Amino acid sequence: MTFKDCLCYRLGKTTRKLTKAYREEIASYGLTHGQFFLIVAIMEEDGLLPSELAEKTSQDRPTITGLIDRLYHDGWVERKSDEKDRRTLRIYLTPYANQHKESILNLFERTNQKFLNRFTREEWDQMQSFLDRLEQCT
Amino acid sequence: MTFKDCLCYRLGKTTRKLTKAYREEIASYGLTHGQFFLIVAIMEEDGLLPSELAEKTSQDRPTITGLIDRLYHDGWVERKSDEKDRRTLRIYLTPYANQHKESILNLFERTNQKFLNRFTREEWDQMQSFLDRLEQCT
DNA sequence: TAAAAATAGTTTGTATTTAAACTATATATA
DNA sequence: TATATATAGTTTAAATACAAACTATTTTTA
Repeated sequence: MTFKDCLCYRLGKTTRKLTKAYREEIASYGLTHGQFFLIVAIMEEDGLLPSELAEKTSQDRPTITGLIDRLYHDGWVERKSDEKDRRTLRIYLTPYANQHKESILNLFERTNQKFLNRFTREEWDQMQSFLDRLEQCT
Repeated sequence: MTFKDCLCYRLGKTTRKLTKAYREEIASYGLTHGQFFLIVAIMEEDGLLPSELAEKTSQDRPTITGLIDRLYHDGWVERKSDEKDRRTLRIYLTPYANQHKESILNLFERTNQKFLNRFTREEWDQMQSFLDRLEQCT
């Protein structure tokens, strides 16, 4: 077995390249790739808890804290405390983010299609099943 | 299109989970996953330049600089200057690393097999071709 | 040969990622 | 009720990732 056959290296390589490609597409919004994916997730479901966003995006809670910090700093989201459970926060888009919602979601869709177009529906399903199977090993 | 259909998110998620699984396997050596993959790459080919290691592992040169810094600090590798071209360095395993070479390469092989075993040769070939096709888009 | 361009490696600065520990709050249990 | 346990979010510290700038050296070219 050679280094090239290392699954972790192989997936990491593709992920790094893909992330870079996304980064170029979204640069004009001043968002990093992490911020971009999180803001899209929030645009899909406004008012989630940070822990729910962590679950939804399969990231750790401290990662979400940092991303929200920077999105807040740049005026994309706001934290509202929940009166029922004062430990929790709910994350909402700002008016600024709502103004850009349509164009961001369009960009998200367009960029994804650029890559998904290379695959038939069956191929994409199969790739997803490969990835699912890999994750089950962990 | 929903967030779950985002290729970049989907690959990133699997990569994060796989990386974590590797991390647990190698913890006993005191190596991080980045250091582990780099030391395996060096064990395959001793005496490469940092730039050649960057190419081989598809990482950036500054990333390699940092990884080599930490591997050097922990006694795994040494830098030797090349007399032909004084801009370059060659990275060699230390005697300590050579002592652990066999068991590290065994661990590498064993961990990879744990994941690769879930796939037939044809499935793994197909997944690689998917990944290759994705990278060509970038 | 002298100046310009290219290359190798590093440094700097910022973002993402994760484990572990921490604070505040809520829930379960004695 | 009082204590123990659990949970939500954050902080801290270290590693990885990458763009841009930097130093030293080599190669190209005028």
